[in-house]
Amino acid sequence: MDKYSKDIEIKWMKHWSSNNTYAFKDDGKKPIYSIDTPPPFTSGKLHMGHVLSYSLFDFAARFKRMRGCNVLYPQGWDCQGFPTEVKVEKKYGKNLNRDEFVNRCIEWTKEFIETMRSQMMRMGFSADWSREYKTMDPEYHKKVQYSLIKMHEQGLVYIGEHPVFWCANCRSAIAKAETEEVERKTVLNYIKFRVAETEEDLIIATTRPEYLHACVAVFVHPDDERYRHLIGKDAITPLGKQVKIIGDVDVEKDFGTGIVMVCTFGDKQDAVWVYRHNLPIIDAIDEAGRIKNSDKFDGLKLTDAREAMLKRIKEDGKLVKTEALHQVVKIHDRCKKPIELKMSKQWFCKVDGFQRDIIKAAKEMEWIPSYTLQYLVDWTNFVEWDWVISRQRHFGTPLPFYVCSKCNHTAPVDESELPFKPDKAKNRKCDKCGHEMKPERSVADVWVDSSITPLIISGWPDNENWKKYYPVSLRPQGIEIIRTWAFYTIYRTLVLTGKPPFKQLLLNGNVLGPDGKKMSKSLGNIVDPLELVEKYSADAVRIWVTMSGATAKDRPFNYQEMKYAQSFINKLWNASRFVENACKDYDANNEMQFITADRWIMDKLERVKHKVTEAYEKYDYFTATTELQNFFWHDFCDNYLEFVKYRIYSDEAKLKASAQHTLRTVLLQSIKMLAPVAPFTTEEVYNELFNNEESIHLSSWPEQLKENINDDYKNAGELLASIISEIRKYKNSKKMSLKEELPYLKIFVPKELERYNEQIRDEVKNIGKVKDIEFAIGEQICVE
RNA sequence: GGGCCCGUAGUCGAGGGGUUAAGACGUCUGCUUGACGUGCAGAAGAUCCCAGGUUCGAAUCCUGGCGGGCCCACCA
Repeated sequence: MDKYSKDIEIKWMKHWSSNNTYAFKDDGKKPIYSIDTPPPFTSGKLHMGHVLSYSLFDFAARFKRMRGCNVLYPQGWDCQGFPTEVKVEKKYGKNLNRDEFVNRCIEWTKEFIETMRSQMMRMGFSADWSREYKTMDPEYHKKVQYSLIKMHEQGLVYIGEHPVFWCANCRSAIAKAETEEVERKTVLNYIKFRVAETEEDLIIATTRPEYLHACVAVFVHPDDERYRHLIGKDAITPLGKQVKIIGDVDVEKDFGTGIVMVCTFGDKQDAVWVYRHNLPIIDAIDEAGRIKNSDKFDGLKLTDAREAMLKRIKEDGKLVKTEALHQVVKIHDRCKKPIELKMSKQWFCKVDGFQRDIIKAAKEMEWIPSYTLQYLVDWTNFVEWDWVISRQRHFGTPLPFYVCSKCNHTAPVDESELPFKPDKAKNRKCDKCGHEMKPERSVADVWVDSSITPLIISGWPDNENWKKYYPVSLRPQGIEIIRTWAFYTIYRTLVLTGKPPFKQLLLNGNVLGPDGKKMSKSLGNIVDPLELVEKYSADAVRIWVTMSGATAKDRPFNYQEMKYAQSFINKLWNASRFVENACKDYDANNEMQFITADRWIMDKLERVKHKVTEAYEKYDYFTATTELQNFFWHDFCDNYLEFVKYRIYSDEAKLKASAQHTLRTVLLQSIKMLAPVAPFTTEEVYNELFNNEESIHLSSWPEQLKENINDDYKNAGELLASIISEIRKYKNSKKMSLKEELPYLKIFVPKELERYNEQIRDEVKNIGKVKDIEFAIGEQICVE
């Protein structure tokens, strides 16, 4: 073995790839362990979040392989979506037709996938690349469309007219999950209404005067002394319209004047009230966010309409006052523009009504850590609207339906037409009213694509084996997408198969910047994983992942931990070199004489093995690597290696052979236990010292050997280690070099350990480099 | 307003009803020990956020504060 170099990682990366080391083979004998890996959005670059979460389940995959499972570990790509459209539009302009445009998006995405795939391989992720899937593939479209047709058959997919979150900038409906909130300054306008019956003034406060034409009611709190008498009467808006005054407990008495106008729709509370009190709906804006159905303001943008409306009210003397207000508004997470609520004809999945089933299914799975289940339960309990699944975009999975232009009847496309492309489809006749049905041109929300990944990787629906691989063993994912990915997957797979999709969910948090804040360009605290790999090696980065805890917590990136991980790789490497040199003439058939140091380290190894294996089973990689590092670095390297050096350099054959044997045994089992975390270094050591035929990653996990655990071995070994430690301290205090020989030393040993004295006498003399020793009884172990 | 997580040495972080509360980085002192100075041997550094309660005993459990984070709802 030479000096450690990163070329080793490149070498093994290529080797594993060309040998299909990680290909999934179902021999029907071993148990299946399947991982529903998150398909990353094809942004073109791996970030620290990917490195964190993908490392975590790669550890699981490698561990399970060594534990004798057939591991189904495919990698997918979440290709479609708005960001790619934006970039492609920026590069090629807006004049492409739909087909050309989508092709450019596909080309673009393919390139990005190439880059990201090579970065993943560089990280040592052991996916089976022959089972890769892309959500933009025709085959994938086919399955998504098939799933929607099946749900349509059950009456769970329908077209409807509902208030939806609408992004006027993208001209598309969006889901609640795609919204973000920002704080901004706005103006609260106090506007004079009138009570129809009594002519008294009624001051309402609103931030959305541009919606005045869509005002359908005025609300007050039923317990509000000031206004209780008005409930049931009518109000006249400044535009002369007569609307009801209604009492509702959701009105905030203390906000503004305590009177609120309800428009359809100024905000979500309006929508709630409209449905609660069965109020009329006025479709107030068009797709581009311009006013409609008003008297004079049709066609104006909302901001212009606000100006115009305020001017008019002011001229009429109905604007009482204005005040500044801080407000939180919802924006579209992709384009960052404010969201409106709009009546719109969209496709929906019926989610409302399934809450109980979803929660029941979620409770049947194991959530790691367990409190994350609550995130899903909370979110599910809040769901009150169905899921808007249609998007008026291009780069997405086309919805496989026809819609009658007259009666709105919907029909699925024939299964033989899948994958369905609306551009190429002909109109057909409505089997309800006989009019023309047109192919739907909207595409599916990207969560529709990604919410069937457990089915996709199982081979659903055409591969008969799918039931064997479903439900999948593990769903690893970020905690922040429980409300989307986990929620939608549980819902969809439940209605499609009747079974929960996973056995276990492993949640991970995010990597924060070294300053503890969310990584962002503006803060300049972004850590690039590829630079880390360059500087420290992929194995070191992977070890870092284990170091700040395996919980779902967010964790700051920490260069100190990174450095420690790097040192550990170095330690592992050099200890292996030592063992290699020490065992040059090793022969397993030699006669061996095992003594205290050997028995002590073997006992320790066994105890550590137990803890490490248990920790791996629980996905607790922090404990697993911490235990291993402490054992390997401090017990094995700092102590055992030093304890046997005199035997390695001696002529006593039996003592030398036993030392060699023990060195090799401990090293082999240690690198096996480290293999899931540090695949490159351990593969190299395994190949150089133990077996150059087979990969360590296909070898089996060290077996538990209970007979090696023995308290006598442990006590004697610990006494030996403590005495050596005392001798080192003693020499240190005398400013002596440790290898300098002492002529004589008196060693005090507590009475209960006295019986080990003779057993360790020779080792103490040889290891401690003391010519002559004498034992005595003392309260604690010490030397003089 | 609701839910969840968290508050431990200069920094990062394990652990956790009962003797001296891991470990890493940093700091300090020794050691050119033949795998490694990316090393070895030592040392210093913690009122375990605050206040009550339960207990023979709390940093650990409970309650309430204070502080931080994430998610959700609402803000007309």
